Amino acid sequence: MIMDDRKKRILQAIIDDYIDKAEPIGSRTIARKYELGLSSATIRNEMADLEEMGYLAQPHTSAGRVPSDKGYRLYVDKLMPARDLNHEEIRELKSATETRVYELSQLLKQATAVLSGFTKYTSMAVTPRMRNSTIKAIQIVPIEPGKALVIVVNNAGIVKNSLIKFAEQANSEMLGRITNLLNDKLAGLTFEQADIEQIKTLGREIGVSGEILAPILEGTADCIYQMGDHEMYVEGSTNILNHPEYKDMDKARQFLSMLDEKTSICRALSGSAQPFGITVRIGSENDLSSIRDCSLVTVSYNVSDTMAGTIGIIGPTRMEYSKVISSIRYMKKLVSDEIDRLLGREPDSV
Amino acid sequence: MIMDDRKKRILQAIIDDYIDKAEPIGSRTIARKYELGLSSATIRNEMADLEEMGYLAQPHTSAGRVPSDKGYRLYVDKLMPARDLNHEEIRELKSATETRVYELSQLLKQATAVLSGFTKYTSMAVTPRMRNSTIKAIQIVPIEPGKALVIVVNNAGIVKNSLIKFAEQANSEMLGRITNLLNDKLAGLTFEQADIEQIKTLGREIGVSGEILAPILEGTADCIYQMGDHEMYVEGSTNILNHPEYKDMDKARQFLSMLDEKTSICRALSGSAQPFGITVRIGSENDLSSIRDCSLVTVSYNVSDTMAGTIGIIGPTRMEYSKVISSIRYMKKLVSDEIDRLLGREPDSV
DNA sequence: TGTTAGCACTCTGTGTTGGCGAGTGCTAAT
DNA sequence: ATTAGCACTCGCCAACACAGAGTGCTAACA
Repeated sequence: MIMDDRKKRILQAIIDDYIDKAEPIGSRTIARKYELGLSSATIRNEMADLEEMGYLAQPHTSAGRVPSDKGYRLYVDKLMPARDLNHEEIRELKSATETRVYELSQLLKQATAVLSGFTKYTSMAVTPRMRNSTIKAIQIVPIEPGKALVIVVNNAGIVKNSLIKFAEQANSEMLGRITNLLNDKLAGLTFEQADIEQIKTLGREIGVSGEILAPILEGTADCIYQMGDHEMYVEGSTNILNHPEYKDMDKARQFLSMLDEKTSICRALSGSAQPFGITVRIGSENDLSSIRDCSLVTVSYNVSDTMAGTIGIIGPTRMEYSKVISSIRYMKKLVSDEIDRLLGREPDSV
Repeated sequence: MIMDDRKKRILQAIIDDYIDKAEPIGSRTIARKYELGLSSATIRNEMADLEEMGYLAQPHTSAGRVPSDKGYRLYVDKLMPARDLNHEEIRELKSATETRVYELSQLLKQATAVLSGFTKYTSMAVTPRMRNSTIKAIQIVPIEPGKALVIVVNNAGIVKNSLIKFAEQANSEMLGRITNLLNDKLAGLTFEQADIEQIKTLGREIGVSGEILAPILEGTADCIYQMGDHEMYVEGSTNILNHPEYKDMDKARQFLSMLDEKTSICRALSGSAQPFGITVRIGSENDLSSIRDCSLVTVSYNVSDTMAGTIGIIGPTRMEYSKVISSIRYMKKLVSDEIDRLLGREPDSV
C-alpha cells in the first residue's frame, strides 16, 4: 500500500483533531470538519488503510481511530503544521531570563517554570555532567576563626565552594602556602587524577599539619563532587493531571513517582541527548519503560565547548508537538545566551 | 452530657480503628474487636452521645461513625497511645544525618526525605527567615580576570556567596580597599540599614570607579537576599495518593498544586510555629483553607539563638498521629545536633 | 475505477432497577 | 443501666436495556 498525499492529509486531520480533543475520531467527524472534499465513506476506507499500515489504531471495533506512535512519528517528521510564536508568546518565554540570575541553577529553574507554564506540560532540566572537568584554580578564604571557604573553579568557569571547619588554628600565611601547593599539584587535573597522598606528604614537608590539610582536601573534594553531580529541576509536574489520559489514578501516580526519582529523569534526559537540534521521543521510542506512553522533547544547551546539559518537556503522546517544539527551541536560545552572559562571554562574540 | 471514661475508651477505639481502616466504624465492629465488655447496643447509644457532643460524625444515616476534627483533637491531647520508636525505626531516622552534609539545605533535604519515607506522608521544611540578620563580614575573592566572588557572613554564622563580573580590570589591592570599606560601613547592620549612596561616595573618594563598585554591591545584595529568602523543601508529595481520602482526582490535584506553591507552604509552616515543642493543626484548625482536610504536624529547630526554621509533616486528618509526632520529635533532635555541628558548636557544649 | 449512499452490526457509556448488607434508632425485657 | 430484637435507611453493586457513535460491506453511480 502506498502513502499518498490524500492519506497524509487525512492522517494529519485526525492527529490534529485528536491532539485537541483526546477522543477517538470517526470518519464522519473528519468529513464534516475538514474540507477535504470527500465523503465519510471514502475517509472510512482510507482510515482502514491507515490502520493496516500502522499509523492508526482502534481502541475497539466501532470506536473511532486513534493515532499510533508510528502515526505521531510521521506527523512530527512531515505533517505537523509549522508554528511561529507570536509576540505575546515570545514575551512570556522571555520572562524566564528577565530577572537577573547569578547561577546556572537559578536560570534552569526559571526556564523550566516558564516552559511548563507556557506549554501546560511538565518541564525538566539537568545541569551538565562535569565528571571529567579539570581544576583551574583553588582558593581558601578564612571566614572566621576555625572556619574557611574552599573555592574551586573548573575549566568551564564554573565556581563551587564548600565551607570547612578546622579543629585547630590556621593562620593566613599557612593557608596561602597550602593554596599554592594545591594549585601547583591539582591545576589541569581531574580530581580522580589527583594524588592525595602525595599532597599530604608535601603538606607535612612545608609544615602543615594533617588537622589543617584534611578538611581542606575534603572541601575541595566536595566542590568537585558538586560539579560532577547532576542537578535537576522539574516544574509543572501536576500539569499531567489535567490531561484526560491521566484521569486514571494509578497512571498518574506512576508518572509522578517517576518524576520523584532523580535517576530516571537523568537517564531519560541524558539518554536522548543529541549534540544539536531537538530530539522527540514518542511513546515506545523511549528507553525508559515507565514513560512508554509519554512523549519527551529534549534539547541540549552548551555550557562550555565540551559540556552540555539538557532541557526537556514531557507529556502524553497526544501532545501539541508544534507548540512544544517551537517553544523549547526558543528557550534553548534564551538559556544559551544567558549562560554566555553568566560565564563572561558576550553572546555576539561566540 | 459528661465525657466519662467509658466514652473516652470508645472514642479512642473508634479513632484507632478509623486511622487504620479509613472506613466508617459501626457499633458492632467496636463491640467485637475491642474488649470493652459492652454490647453493640450500648456502644450504639454512646456513639450517638459522642456524635451529639461533636466528637463523631456520620457520613449519612445508617453508615458508621467517623471522627470529627474535635474528636481528633481530644485524641491527640489525651487519648492517643504513647509510641516509642524501636531500634529499627531509630536507625532508619538516623540515616538522615549519616551522610555528612556541608550545608543546611542538604541537611533539610535529607531530613524531609527520610521523614516522608518513614511516615508515608508528605514532609516539608523551611530554612529560617533571616530578614533581620546583620552582616558580620564581607570578603571579595578574585576568581579570574574580570570575575570575583563576594562572600558575606551574617551574625548567625551563615555564609552566602555570589559570583560577580567586572566590566573593567580590578587589581587585588583595590579589592582589598573596597573590602575594608564595606566591612567598616556594613558590619553590624542589616542590609536595609546600609547607606548605599554613602558607600558609593566614599568609594569614589578612595579612587574606586562605579564600574567596579556596582557589581560588588549588587553581589552583596544578592547574598543578603539569599539569606533573607526562605528556602523550602518538600518530599514525598505523591505519598498522599496512596491514601483513600485522595482517590478523588480533584482533591489530589488540589493538594498537589498547594504543594507547588512555595508561598502557601511557607505560610502554613511559619504560621503554626511555636517556640518549643510540637504543634499539631487538625483539619479546620489550619488557617490555610486549602488544607482544611489535612493535619499538619510541625516543629521548629533553632539555627542560632534568634533564628528558627520549621519542619513539618502533612497528611490526611486520619493520620497516625503517634507515629508522626514521635518521629518528628526525634528528627528535630537529629537536625538540631547536626546544625550545631555545622555551625561549629559541639552538641554537648550547648 | 474511484466514490458514495445505505444498511446491518458492534460496542461503549449511561440510566434504571432491585436485592444485599451494614448499620442505626427505638422499644421492651432483663 | 444494659441488652436483645426489630423495623427501617441508605449506599453499593450487578443485571439489564437502550441510545449513540462508528464501522465494514455492498451496491449503485459518475
